[in-house]
Amino acid sequence: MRLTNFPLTTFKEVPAEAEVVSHQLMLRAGLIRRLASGLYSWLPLGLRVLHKVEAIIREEMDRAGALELLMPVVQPAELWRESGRWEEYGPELLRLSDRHNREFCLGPTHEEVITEIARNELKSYRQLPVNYYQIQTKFRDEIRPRFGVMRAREFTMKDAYSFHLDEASLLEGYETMRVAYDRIFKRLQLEFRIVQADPGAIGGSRSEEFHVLAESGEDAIAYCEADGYAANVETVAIPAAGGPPDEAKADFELVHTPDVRTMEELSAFLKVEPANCLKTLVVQGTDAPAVALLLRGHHELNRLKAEALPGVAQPLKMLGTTEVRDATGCEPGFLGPKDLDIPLYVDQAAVSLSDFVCGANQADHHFRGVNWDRDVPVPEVADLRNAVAGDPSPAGGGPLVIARGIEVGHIFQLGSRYSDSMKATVLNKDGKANAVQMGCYGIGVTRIVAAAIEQNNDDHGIIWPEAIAPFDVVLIPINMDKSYRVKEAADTLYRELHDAGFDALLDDRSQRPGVKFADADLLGIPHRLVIAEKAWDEGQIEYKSRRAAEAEMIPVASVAKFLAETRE
RNA sequence: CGGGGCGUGGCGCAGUCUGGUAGCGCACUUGCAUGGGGUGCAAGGGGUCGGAGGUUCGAAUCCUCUCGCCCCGACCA
Repeated sequence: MRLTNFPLTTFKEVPAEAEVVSHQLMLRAGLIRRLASGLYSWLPLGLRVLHKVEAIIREEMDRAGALELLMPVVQPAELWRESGRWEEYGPELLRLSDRHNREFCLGPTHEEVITEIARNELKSYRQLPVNYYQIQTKFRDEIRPRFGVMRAREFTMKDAYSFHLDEASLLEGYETMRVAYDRIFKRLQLEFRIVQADPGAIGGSRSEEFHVLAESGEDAIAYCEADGYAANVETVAIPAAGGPPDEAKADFELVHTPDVRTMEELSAFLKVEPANCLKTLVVQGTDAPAVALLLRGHHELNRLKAEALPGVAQPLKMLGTTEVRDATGCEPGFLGPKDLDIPLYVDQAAVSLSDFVCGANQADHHFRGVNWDRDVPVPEVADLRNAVAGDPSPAGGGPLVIARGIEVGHIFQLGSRYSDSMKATVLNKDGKANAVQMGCYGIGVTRIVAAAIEQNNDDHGIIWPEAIAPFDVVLIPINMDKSYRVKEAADTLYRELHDAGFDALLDDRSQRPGVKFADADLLGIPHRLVIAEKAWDEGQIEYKSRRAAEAEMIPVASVAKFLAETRE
């Protein structure tokens, strides 16, 4: 590509709407443009990257034996009613009607459609197992789209669905996909981790997420180097630890704590660590109007664990001020377990506290020097909290480390969730109808582009992994307008590299070198060649890797060979 | 949805409080010079100030309504 044929518009300034670095750089480098909230156009430069990501995914899916197909974005409500998700899915499902008033939705995912295909096409166990995939547009009406294409409403996803006669075959198919995903993310040259995930409302027995590690990631993941354990923080079952509480030393006393409501204020007012305080969260109950959950002050409630408790309403709902007052007769901010007349659960880590602080169930008062049994009976104990750094690994190998990740892939064993409700069966050897077992496997294609930038950038711009860079190499002629030799050299080299199979970008604009260097850096092209008259006459050319600090001189004659070797 | 903020040329912003008929930087066009890290000078083009209604002799500015966008939001008791 010659830059004179390419309307490149780069920005020096950071657009005000972009918060994370990948979004800023994608706008500045001219990869994407926003059309409306959560809707983005991919400009030619961005699309080149997207296509390279898609090509790698396609190659690996094909290699794993999956079959590509393409399903519609617009899907009939009827199918969604059959699976039960027309009601279940909620407002993220964008619903619409056609001119005949028939109801449709924009597909946020394609389980319904693929199951419809499967039940019509697959009749015999002899046709199984099979894995269908597509790379296609999804629409999810997110409450709050953000971070550019990272959480957009319309995005590209690779989704795959496998069909099996029995669970053993499903396990095999799942494993095949797991291996394929591992290959895909390695080829994309991203630093990633495979973590155990919550199978969630979709159901199924096993589920893993693929996370690209990045500070700006929306998910927290916990892992242990020693034993290889890795999981989304929300799913970590924390092993009971801590043992019995220390012997009580302090006297139980009521302290006046005027207007001290939050853990932060309490900790500062009484000069105690939040870890030695007990906080009381009140959630909606099923049998009783309210249920209290007790945690140490520095721990966070885990939503999934709380929802799993008997008597706690699903989905989890924290009660508001008035509701808390009605249920407990006490002002929020001063709640504690002593004489609290609603069902109580205490986190296992809070049981080993001694001489702790908690609310006194009367306005403007807390208790100090509280001890279990002596002052307050121990309520029902449960694992209620999110894992924090230093917690023991459930696999037993040592402490957990917490990192942030961007979820770019997710694989599920669905089982018969959809084949049951939508009656997708095949005949088995005995001629009997058998509900098929399903697996489903997703990759956020557009999100990968943003994740790759989050992980690879510097003050000058993007630093593409070579596998997905829009161009392999950029050629910058110096003083081309003045020197016919430079112009000729640049043209020759450009054609040579192109013929040798490189995606080369020739910056033949009448710009000063500084502008070209700045743009080359911003666009993040992995390799840069600078053609200058003097060096060229001596058979030399300047090469610089986007990742290197310094340039080096190499012989012109061996440029293609040099690049091929550098590229691996 | 609740809370906060912002809509002025393609991008970044000033002007709004205190009403007087729109400005700066980048980008773009032309010319001259310059020519190895966002070059200088000069001359240009481009904006119904998100939209509608109102107040006023006069509205980007004041009032009402509306649309769009961005940020925060279980709780941290």
